[in-house]
Amino acid sequence: MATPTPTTYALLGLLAVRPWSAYELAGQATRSLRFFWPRSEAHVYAEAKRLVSLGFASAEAAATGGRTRTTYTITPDGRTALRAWLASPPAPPVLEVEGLLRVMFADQGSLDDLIGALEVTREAMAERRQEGVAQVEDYLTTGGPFPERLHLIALMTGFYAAFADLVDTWARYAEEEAGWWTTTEGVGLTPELRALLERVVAGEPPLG
Amino acid sequence: MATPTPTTYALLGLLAVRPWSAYELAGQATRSLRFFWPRSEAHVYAEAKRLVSLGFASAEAAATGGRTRTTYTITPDGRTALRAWLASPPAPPVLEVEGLLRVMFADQGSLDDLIGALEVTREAMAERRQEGVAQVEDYLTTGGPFPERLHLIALMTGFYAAFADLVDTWARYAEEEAGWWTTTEGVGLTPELRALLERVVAGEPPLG
DNA sequence: GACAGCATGTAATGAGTTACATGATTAA
DNA sequence: TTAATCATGTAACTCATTACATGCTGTC
Repeated sequence: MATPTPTTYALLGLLAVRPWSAYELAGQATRSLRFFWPRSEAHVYAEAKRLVSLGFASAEAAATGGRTRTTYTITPDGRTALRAWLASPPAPPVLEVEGLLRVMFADQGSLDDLIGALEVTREAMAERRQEGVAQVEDYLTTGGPFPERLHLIALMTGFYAAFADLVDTWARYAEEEAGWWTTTEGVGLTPELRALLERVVAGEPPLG
Repeated sequence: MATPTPTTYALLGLLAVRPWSAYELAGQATRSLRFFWPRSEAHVYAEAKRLVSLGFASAEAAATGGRTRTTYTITPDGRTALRAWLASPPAPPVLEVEGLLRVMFADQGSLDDLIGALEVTREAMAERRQEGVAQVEDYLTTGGPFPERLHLIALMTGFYAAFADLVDTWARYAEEEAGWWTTTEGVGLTPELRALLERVVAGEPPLG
């Protein structure tokens, strides 16, 4: 028997706003959830079917020529399930930073490799931040498809932008320290790193 | 044929420091990588075998009674592979925040649910931050097992603590706004949210 | 009528998890 | 000698991905 996952509810949440075709659902999930709940397009198609098998959505198949276009609509059971999920405790945030992994093992590679890895990480985040900003700007100028949800979008984008800024700050910091720790034998802490640690322990903002 | 993943290299990086038994490897992965590369204990055991099948590590099985204890050691091929990986570009950071998902669909649930979800998220992060701090304090007072890697640990903990602080700040912000947006019809943006958006667009730090 | 791109999936595979099993070691 | 806990996995399963297939639609 199928069991719902957070991804199930992520899509159910979209269906609560309005019915979507499978294609639209995949597109909307990408546009509005990708930053903090990234899933592949193919998976959205599969998960939509699961929503039906769970009784959370109904599928209306309209034949467009030899091809069928399926439109998904949330059911009363689906609304109930969504509300129940919203009342349950969420899992803690999950973070995966490959760039940080590179830093942890930096002593096994070259300084250039490390700088390069940090740059790639920074640039990838900056690009994504820019995508988020573009979306928000669109809303502010042309209104966008769901103006009544702008406050939620603002909060989401604000968080993501702040995260991107954090990655940026941290990577610059690491790059500066990198030159020192890969050229010095015996190691120890720079005054900057020691100060960082003290701020961490004191519960203060460690960076910037 | 087996293909390496970032997780493969995460463990290989640990083996580059010194040989470990499977159990120690699992423990060390948990202690030092969990915050930004979380993997289950069972998976570490499986991945260790893969390192061997890839030729990146050798396994020495010592019989302790009826039970064998396997010790893994990095091979020259393994060191080469690790260096090659360090020279390759990393994937962008991945973020999964279920609490943010709750915020996005908050209009389908109650205000209490939302506040509760944000609290749980904040508390879970605060606890983890505290674990990181405890580790670092241990290093500062008693030295710890790898004092020569303290600068790397500092950088890692600093990042994670900053992330935890960010989640905290954002969640408080969201909680304050929550009362407003769930009680007001028609919506629109509060002056605070509008200012947030403007900072995002301007490329400034959006929060605090 | 061909070619690009929109629309809608299926198939194969794999990374990772949870739950469990079982031997060894220590403390009571 | 029981119980806890340390140590080492295996089995079963599933979430999710990548790669591919195929029909439709406008346009040159």
